[in-house]
Order: sequence, then C-alpha cells, then structure tokens
Amino acid sequence: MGFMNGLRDAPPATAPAAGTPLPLDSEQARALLKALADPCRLQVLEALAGGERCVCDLTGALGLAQSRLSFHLKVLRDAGLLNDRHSGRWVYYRLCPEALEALQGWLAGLARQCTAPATPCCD
Amino acid sequence: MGFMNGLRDAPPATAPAAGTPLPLDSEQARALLKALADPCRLQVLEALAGGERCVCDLTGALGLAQSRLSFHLKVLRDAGLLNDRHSGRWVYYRLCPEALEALQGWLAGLARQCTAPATPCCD
DNA sequence: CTCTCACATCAACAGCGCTTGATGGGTTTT
DNA sequence: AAAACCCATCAAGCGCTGTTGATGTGAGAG
Repeated sequence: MGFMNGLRDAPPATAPAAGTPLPLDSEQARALLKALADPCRLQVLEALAGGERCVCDLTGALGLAQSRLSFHLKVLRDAGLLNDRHSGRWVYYRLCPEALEALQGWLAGLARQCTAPATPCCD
Repeated sequence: MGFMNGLRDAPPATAPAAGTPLPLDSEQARALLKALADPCRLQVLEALAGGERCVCDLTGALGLAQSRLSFHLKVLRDAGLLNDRHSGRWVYYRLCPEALEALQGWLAGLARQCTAPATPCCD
C-alpha cells in the first residue's frame, strides 16, 4: 500500500540502479509528507527509529491514548511508512526505510538544479 | 526565518562538518514537512526546481489565483524553504537548498537504526 | 500627478483532520 | 466459560487550514 503502488507497471529497462529507491512523483511525495507532518506521528517515528516496538509499548512511552495512537499508526501504515507484524495478541510496528529513502531522493531531485539563474520574466 | 532559527546558540565545537546541513530537531522537521505537505506548494517547488522565477510568471505557469499563490509562497518562505528577491515591482522566488538538505539529513537519521530487533515487550 | 501593474494582506466562509469516548473483534489467561 | 488484555474502528465534536474576493501598498508608466 501507499507509495509503492504502480510498481508493477515500471518497465525494467528504466528501473533505477539496484539499491536506489524508486523515484516518486508529486502525488506520492505529497502523501508521504502529509503523513509525516504531524507532531504525534513524528513522535511515533522517532520512537521506532531505534527498532521495532509493539503498540502497548508505544502507548506507555509516548503517553498517548490508545485510540489516538492507533489512528496515527494507521495513517503512517497506509502511507507506506510503517510495516506491522502480528504476534499473539500484540502488534509490532517498524519503520519502512524504503519510504524514507524514496523521500530523500525526491528532495535531492528538487535541490539539484535550483540554483539556475532567473528565467527572464515580463520584459 | 524558519528552520534556521537558533543557529546563534550552536556551539562551534559541535558544529557539523563544513557543507553538511545542521541537524534538525523534531519541531523544525515538522514545520518543514507541514509546509511541504500541500499539492499547491509542491507545484510551486517543482516550478522553482529549475531556478528562480517571479510571482507573475508562477501564476501563469501554475494557473493559480494571485491571492492563493501569494498565500502559499508566504508559507514556504516562513518555513525557510524559499528565498525572495525584490527587483523593481517584481519579486523573484527561489528554492533554499539548505532546507531541503537539512530535511534529507533528518530522514537519513531516522532510517539509520530502524532495522534493530524488537525490544522485548510485555513478557 | 494619475493610472496601471505586481504583489501582499485581510475577513469570511467552507472543508478537512485530529481528538475523545465508546464499542467490537481477537487472543491469552484463570 | 468467563475474564482480562491488546488493538482496531466508529460517531460526534471541534479547531485548524486553505480558498475566495476585496482592499492595501509600492513601484514604474504615461
């Protein structure tokens, strides 16, 4: 789900080098950015930056209501930023580094040519 | 303005290597992400990815109402993602690559350790 | 000086996203 | 079976954010 959609249609000839994340279009980047642009969700990401953790652990560590945390976990998971793993009655969440790397690549592409001189305007 | 605030207090001893962007805290990252998480603003950024352009040029290229574009330009500028330059009665905007690089660095920091095994929970 | 142009700002409205409390499904204990 | 626990989902309420149209400001043109 999330930013990985449409991967099946990518022609192998134009595929990026192995290891590099697939380039994002504007809509995919926007979805990732929107999912990231929330203080609660950033707390979750930073709590998961050290590795996989279960929900009940996160509720305690972040001091968030269970319903509230579950809502934000769903947003992050739907965006493709988180993966989940069910074990017994617990659910473990972990960061999806591919999504973060893809977004890094998108930002790098923006900054690449932005120092070009002004295009002549209205003269 | 924006993510560059608080630079004066940074001790030189702990400053990053020359050329690398200064590390962001959660709040700075959140502000940048929030400014980015909008389709209109992404249009603006991509239009400016090729280099500096004036507002009247952007309105025509993006097909946005002048008031609307001005609103989003202000959001991006306040966040530190854009710089402006006044020339006659025109205003030229350009991307601020430092902000983009800083955000890239923040994302890279998140992805660095996230493959650690699960911390034992509730056992 | 007056008019036009480029851009910023304002007030009002509408829509979306987040929070909260309650409910439900699924799993392990007792 | 019943109880306790973990987690997801739902409906209701509300605040924040973006859009729109009008107005303000400053700089060149006539």
